[in-house]
Amino acid sequence: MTDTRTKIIDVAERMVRVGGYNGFSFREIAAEVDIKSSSVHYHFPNKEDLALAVANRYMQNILDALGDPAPVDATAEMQAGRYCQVFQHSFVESGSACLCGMLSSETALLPSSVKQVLIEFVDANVSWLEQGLGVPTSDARLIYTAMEGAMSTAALKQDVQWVASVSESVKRFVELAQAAT
Amino acid sequence: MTDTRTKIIDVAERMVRVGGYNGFSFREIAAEVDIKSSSVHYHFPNKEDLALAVANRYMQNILDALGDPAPVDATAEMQAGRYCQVFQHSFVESGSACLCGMLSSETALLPSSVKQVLIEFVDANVSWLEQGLGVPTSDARLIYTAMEGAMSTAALKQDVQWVASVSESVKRFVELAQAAT
DNA sequence: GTCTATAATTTGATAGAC
DNA sequence: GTCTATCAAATTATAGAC
Repeated sequence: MTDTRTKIIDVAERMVRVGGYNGFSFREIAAEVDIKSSSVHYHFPNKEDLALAVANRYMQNILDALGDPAPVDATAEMQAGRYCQVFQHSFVESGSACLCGMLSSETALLPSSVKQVLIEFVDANVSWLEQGLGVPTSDARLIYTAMEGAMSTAALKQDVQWVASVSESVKRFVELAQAAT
Repeated sequence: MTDTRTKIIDVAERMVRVGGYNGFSFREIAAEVDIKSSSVHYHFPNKEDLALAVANRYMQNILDALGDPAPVDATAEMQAGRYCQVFQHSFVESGSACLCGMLSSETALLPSSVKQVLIEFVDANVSWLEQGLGVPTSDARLIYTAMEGAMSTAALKQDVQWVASVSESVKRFVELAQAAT
């Protein structure tokens, strides 16, 4: 019962997370949804519109999964675990990297509206980590970039273990930083 | 006095590091080198050949810059600083991200020969970090992915500070891990 | 080694019928 | 909302002259 528009976004997200902005075309999407490319254009007049819809929905999904950065009774270690788990789950479920990491690597080819959404996503992640873990900005940035790089490398090596492995060290880092205060 | 072949690789590397595998074309390269695209094909019969040459030279340059992972009198902290500095320098000099990180994000679109070189690069980095810093594999992976992600995000946000910021936290992580032993 | 010319394919996008 | 048909542009790649 999913409407065509949603199906298009589903297929597009999968393709973007595998091959980036140039990794999907209206024709390929149309073929998978079993309509014609002109029908895709009816829902999304141009590529920028479609990419924007994909990026916005993805960002919202991840932020929803992260939830409240600092709920009562949550420790820094717990929130670090939660953060890693959300991305690990997203990777395992899709078998592909983070949409933001994929598109960041093509920044020069992106419409500025799409870049804007990606920047918002980065800022939201760093902000969540600062609040949830009580760590300084540079530590929050390290944790974010490490998870992004982990997913990207895991996709390259086709080895999910990379995400789990980096997650473990992220959690250890948080523990060490916590103990040092 | 640089020969045409070298000029082509120079231009191609710059373009790949900005826009990935689909971010360069024979025609664009030809225009910058001031020859025709068929002449580029003379030096590199197809795109795979050219990408391979770019990736191999890049890998060699970075590994040369890293040097001996464990020279006498070098501490883990010193080597961590050295590692971060090499990538930071590469980012500042080129104004663009790591070639490996760029291409990793398009793994599905790459010829397997190119993927192979990227995987070698990842393994060489992790191995260097393990030897030079005396850290376990998962920590080496975290440091590598954090630097890759930092360069990618710095390119997106057009903010060099991101690389410096993550570098600082990487060094702090190494110090904490060192003190915990 | 570099050129002109061109083939074969793919792409994003639009017009207009139903 | 979906279709057929089509356009203009760009892409990788090759053949053959000089």
